[in-house]
Amino acid sequence: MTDLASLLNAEQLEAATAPDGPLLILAAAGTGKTRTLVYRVVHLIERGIAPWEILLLTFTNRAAREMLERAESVTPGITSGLWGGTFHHVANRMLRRYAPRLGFPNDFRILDADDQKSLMRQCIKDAGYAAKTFPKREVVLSMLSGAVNRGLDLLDYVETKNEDGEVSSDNLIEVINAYTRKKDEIKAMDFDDLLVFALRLLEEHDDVREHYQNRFKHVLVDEYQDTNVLQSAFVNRLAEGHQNISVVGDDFQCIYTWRGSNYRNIMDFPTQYPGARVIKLEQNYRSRPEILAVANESIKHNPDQFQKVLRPTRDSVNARPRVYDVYSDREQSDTISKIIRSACEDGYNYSDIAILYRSHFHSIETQILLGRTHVPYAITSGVGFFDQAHAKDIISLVRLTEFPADWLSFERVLTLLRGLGPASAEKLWAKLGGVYKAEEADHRNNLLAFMTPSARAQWEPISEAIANYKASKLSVTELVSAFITAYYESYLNKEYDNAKDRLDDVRELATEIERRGSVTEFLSDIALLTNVDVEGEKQRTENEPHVLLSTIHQAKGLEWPVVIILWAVEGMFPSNRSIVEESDDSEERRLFYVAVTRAKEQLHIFTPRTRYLHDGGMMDCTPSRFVKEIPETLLEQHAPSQQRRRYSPYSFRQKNY
DNA sequence: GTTGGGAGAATTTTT
DNA sequence: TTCTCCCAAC
Repeated sequence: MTDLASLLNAEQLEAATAPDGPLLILAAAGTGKTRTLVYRVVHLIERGIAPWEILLLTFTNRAAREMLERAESVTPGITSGLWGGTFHHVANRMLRRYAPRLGFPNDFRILDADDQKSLMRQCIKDAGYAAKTFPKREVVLSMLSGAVNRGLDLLDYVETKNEDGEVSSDNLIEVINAYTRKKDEIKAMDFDDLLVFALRLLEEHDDVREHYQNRFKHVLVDEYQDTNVLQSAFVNRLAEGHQNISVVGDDFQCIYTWRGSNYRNIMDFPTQYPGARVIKLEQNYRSRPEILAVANESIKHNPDQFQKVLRPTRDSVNARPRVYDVYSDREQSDTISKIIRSACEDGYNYSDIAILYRSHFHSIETQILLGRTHVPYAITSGVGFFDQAHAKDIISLVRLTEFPADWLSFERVLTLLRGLGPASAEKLWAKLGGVYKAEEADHRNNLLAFMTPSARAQWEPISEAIANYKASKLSVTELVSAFITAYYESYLNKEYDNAKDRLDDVRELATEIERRGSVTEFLSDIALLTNVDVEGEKQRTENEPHVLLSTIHQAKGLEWPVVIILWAVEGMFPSNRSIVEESDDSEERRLFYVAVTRAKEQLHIFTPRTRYLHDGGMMDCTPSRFVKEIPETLLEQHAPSQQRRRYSPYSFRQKNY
């Protein structure tokens, strides 16, 4: 039996060992939220609940993995059989089993953002609108997603979003409906559908609902402030019988309202579950008092929230956060370099340092700098590994051999061939009757027979490799190799100047697929694997200390001794879009709060005065309101370097290897 | 039907 | 600088 009293403070202990029934843990940043939740899981299991009777819902896969690992380190084997993951993962898992109830096959396809966009492009085109005058695909998709995730009527929502639009809302709805139909035709679900259909499964199929209600005796939810209506309905359904639902969150850290998150979920929890136990964690173990002072001061400017104050437990060492008033991004880079060097001299290693920013593109200069100065770094990049064109090509190839009805993969692979475009792919697919069974010689031969001679010549060796793969004469790696030799290498060479890198990636990907064991399972769920997960895997294997570059969103839940925040200037943080589109800046401020509270020992904030634009132009910047609204006495100001050097905008635009 | 050139636009955050 | 779309030439 684990001695929790020696591991947790009074508040945490109360939360971890709270009896059955609804429980709300309001945990401010750095108060040991994860720790508490992990020990609650441990406690439940030691109390006699079986691991498979627990459902642990998190916001990212990384968070789930981290928690399970920490529980495992307390008692090895303790979490085996426990369901832990994101809402999307859990929904997917249920749907893989019960999809036929809703008219989907078990191996339904999950559409990623690219798939959604290409489907939407077709819908706009089919409806006869010119892509130029019609709203962009992303915009249309975000209207649909926004309505779905907020539980709002589509027409109402589209109308509010389309007030000054040149295209009528009816036309938008028409296209959106076409998109939904198309999705249904190919038996695919997008990300939102996973939530929608999992909820429908529970609501409309009593036996399924009862099955999961009986199975999961305890439901725990992390980051509850970032759940949306679908997600809260989902957990409420699961817990409606026993009401053993524990949620953890902090309304200050709600940073996903743009995706439908609604922190009312956490605020209204006590009303929804009368008699719910509410426990506040306010003792901050993470940050120096000077850092917390800035965080507290900042969040005060958001009046409409549960007021909580972070109480420091750590000693003050006069570690006021530093603000650097630098002239340019070049000087920002130079200073970062110095900060990193001096941190290392102070005994920190690279892994103790994180560089955070509002948007991915803010990090470009810093990446170049770190590369030039040979500082090892990892980046949670904008484009995930699996989102790159070449990765998708290979995934589609393998998918084509496994999923006979997967039109999207069929099209993608076939249109790689020279002289074969979308129109031909569609024709071939129709001639095949909308199915391509790779294991059947008839299907393979028919496809070849229907092709033009030039396409046939290119496809023949690939078709043969597929045949051998299906006859188990080739492994996945060998299939991909054959594809590369027969066609793909020359294709890459022709299309891209970094063909070699891409080829390496593709080979690595093939090995990865093979390593996973079940090819079909991996392919089905690949859309749910994010770049962060891939990065996590890499770090695990490579394990070299490195500086982390990350957006603030992706840094949520993590902490570092040294945190550097880039581009704290108006228009970048808060972002331009939020200034123009949103009536208030409270979400951006919460984001700033999240960034600040990641820091344990040192916090460095940059407010460059100028920014060079991609076309060589220059823009003046003013410090972010989030910095200016903090009393100066809480910060340590660093003036720009004395001798203002003159930089040509072009001198550092050149590629730095 | 396909491809490639040329013009034009564009830069939030993610499952 | 890079992606996307449109149109004209194969």
